[in-house]
Amino acid sequence: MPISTHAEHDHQKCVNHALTIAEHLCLKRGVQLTLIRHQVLALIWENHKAVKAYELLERLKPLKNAAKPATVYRALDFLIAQGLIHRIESLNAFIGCRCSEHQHEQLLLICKYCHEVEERTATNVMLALSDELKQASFVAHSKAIEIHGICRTCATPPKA
Amino acid sequence: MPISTHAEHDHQKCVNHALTIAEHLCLKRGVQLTLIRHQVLALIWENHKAVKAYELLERLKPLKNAAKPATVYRALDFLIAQGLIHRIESLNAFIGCRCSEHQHEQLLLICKYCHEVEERTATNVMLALSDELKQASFVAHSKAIEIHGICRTCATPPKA
DNA sequence: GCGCTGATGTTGTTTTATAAGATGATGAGG
DNA sequence: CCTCATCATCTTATAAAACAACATCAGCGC
Ligand SMILES: [Zn+2]
Ligand SMILES: [Zn+2]
Ligand SMILES: [Zn+2]
Ligand SMILES: [Zn+2]
Repeated sequence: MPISTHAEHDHQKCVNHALTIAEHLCLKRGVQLTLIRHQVLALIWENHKAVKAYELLERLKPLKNAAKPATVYRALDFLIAQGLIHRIESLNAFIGCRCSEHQHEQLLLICKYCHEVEERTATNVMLALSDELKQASFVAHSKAIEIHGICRTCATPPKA
Repeated sequence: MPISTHAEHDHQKCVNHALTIAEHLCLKRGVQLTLIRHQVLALIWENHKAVKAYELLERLKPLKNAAKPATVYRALDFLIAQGLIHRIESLNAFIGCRCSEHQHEQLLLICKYCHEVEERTATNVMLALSDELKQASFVAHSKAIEIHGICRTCATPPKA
């Protein structure tokens, strides 16, 4: 079972971008990105892997001594409501959203080896889906499209 | 909030069909559709609504005095492995599969009012998805496509 | 009978998530 | 300054969902 991480990249940029967008968005919307919420968001963005609520709780405790399940779940609820993170239904886990600045529907590709999650807009899939829903006369309110498998990086044998 | 049921139909036919297919399939595969497993499958097929594990447990108890969580979860594991039911990740619930006789990928339309679940093959969506996965160099092992919203029946005001 | 296998029984625990009521901070209106 | 409303948080329990581990049993081939 290969263990791998996605191609090296300047992850600090990912983090800074995500947090900056979040701050701007919350300011614009007049909602409070409080310290706790900011901390939880930052923890989620520590990497590109799906993270569980109780895992976040453990990581939050050093920063926030009194942290309890409700602390984390409330922050998660807020972040989801603001579209800053996505919940991965099939894992009971969470992942930072890479495109929270514009409303979108997404497809999540979840690697069973490295647990990294790739978010894709997949316009063609969404178009086909809209069509299908129309045929079914079904009015969609939310869509969970979660694909489990092996990502590019984990499929590629390490360079010889 | 409208409460509605899907168009009346001879549901006994649905049940008989599902159970007959299940029996044949298990026979063919040399696996045992034991009493408990049969009972759980029948309970799932009582209607077309998503059903939760502990709800099944309650319904199983009158038939099977000693039923415990493990009893139900083991039966569910078996039924899923045989493709006789689907797990709905976003609800922690289960639904009978309408087309277990042939391998398939499906889309689940879940009505937030009546909780009925419609399973669709949606070839076009799956084609677009395959294409997208190819582009992403992602090898899929399993796909969960779950759409929540309002079904045809619940959207249609009762006949005047 | 014996031993293998798959299924079930039994007990307890872990993981995930929420309920409900108290407390605290902030800001608007009087 | 005081009061009230609002939103966020704290705190304590509990609910809901799932699984682990080990004992037992039933069927079957030999
Ligand atoms: Zn990054
Ligand atoms: Zn997103
Ligand atoms: Zn199916
Ligand atoms: Zn409906």
